[in-house]
Amino acid sequence: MPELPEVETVVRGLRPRLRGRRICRVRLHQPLILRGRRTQFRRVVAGARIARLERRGKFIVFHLEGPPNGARRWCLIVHLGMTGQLFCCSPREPYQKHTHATFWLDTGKQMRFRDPRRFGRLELIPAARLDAYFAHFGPEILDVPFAGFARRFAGRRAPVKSLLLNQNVLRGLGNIYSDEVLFVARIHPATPADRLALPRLRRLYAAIQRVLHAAIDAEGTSFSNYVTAEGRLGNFQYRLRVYGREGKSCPRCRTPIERIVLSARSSHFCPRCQPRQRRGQPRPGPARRRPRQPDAGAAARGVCHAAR
DNA sequence: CGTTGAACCTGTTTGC
DNA sequence: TGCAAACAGGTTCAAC
Repeated sequence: MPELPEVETVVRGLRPRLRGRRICRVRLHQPLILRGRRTQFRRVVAGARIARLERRGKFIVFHLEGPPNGARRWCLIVHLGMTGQLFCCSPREPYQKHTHATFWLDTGKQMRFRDPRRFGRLELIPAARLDAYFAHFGPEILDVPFAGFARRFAGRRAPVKSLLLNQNVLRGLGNIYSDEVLFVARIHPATPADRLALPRLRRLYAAIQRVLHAAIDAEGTSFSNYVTAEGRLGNFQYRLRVYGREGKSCPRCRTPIERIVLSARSSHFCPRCQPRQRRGQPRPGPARRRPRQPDAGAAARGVCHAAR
């Protein structure tokens, strides 16, 4: 469920309820969702103060101070997986099935973590290790400048859709918004990433910013599971143009939307608006392709390859 | 190294 | 209606 807009919406909803508050008590109903030691988790989290919250890619990071017995600072990292929910409610609220953790707050409220499919994870790490934890991920997709964005596609032959999903390349996009972004940018999802020349790369970059900001404004996309921190549904599901619309007509040209599988994930696109390559743009045919010498300098030069 | 596909889970929808 | 298969917003790890 949760991609960048959904996670951002959850963090924005939780922040005013949690910042500066203390966690009085914690209980794990399903220990398997925790990575690392359970005793340490309980010892550190119970009594800790939540100094601040942030989103990194699709992860939620709680910066914890305390507990009183230790000077160390910790980060509680939460990933919502596919069906995870993190929300505040009254202790009197009936427990829903698949609620895996409860945090009692000094406000008298609770924060609960619920996740039917159990792909979500909680993890506690020392604050000093936070940057190392995220080091192998790509840059934040809404913060990366265009040059850095373009560099990520250099020398990559995988389908552009697969790269957009790969959090080690750029972090934040998932299956829904990758399809939406490629539609807006008019790029076929199976296009090899290093075949995108500058104009299409710029369209892709602009589409990402546009679609993600619009989705954040709409508080995300709700199908069955996703809810905001207040338990409300998002609104972007009414504005999806290709995702989940196989066989329905393209909002731009009325051609039926098609679905293909890439990296074992569904990709939805308009075959007319998103052709494999634009007409009039020469493509090296297989028979006439010049054998390219291995060129280590290409990656270092960044976007130059895309301008050819 | 880059890329693909299976595995991890439960719930819902689809098709016979 | 009943049942099985297919599919679902993500990540990780093994294998090629």
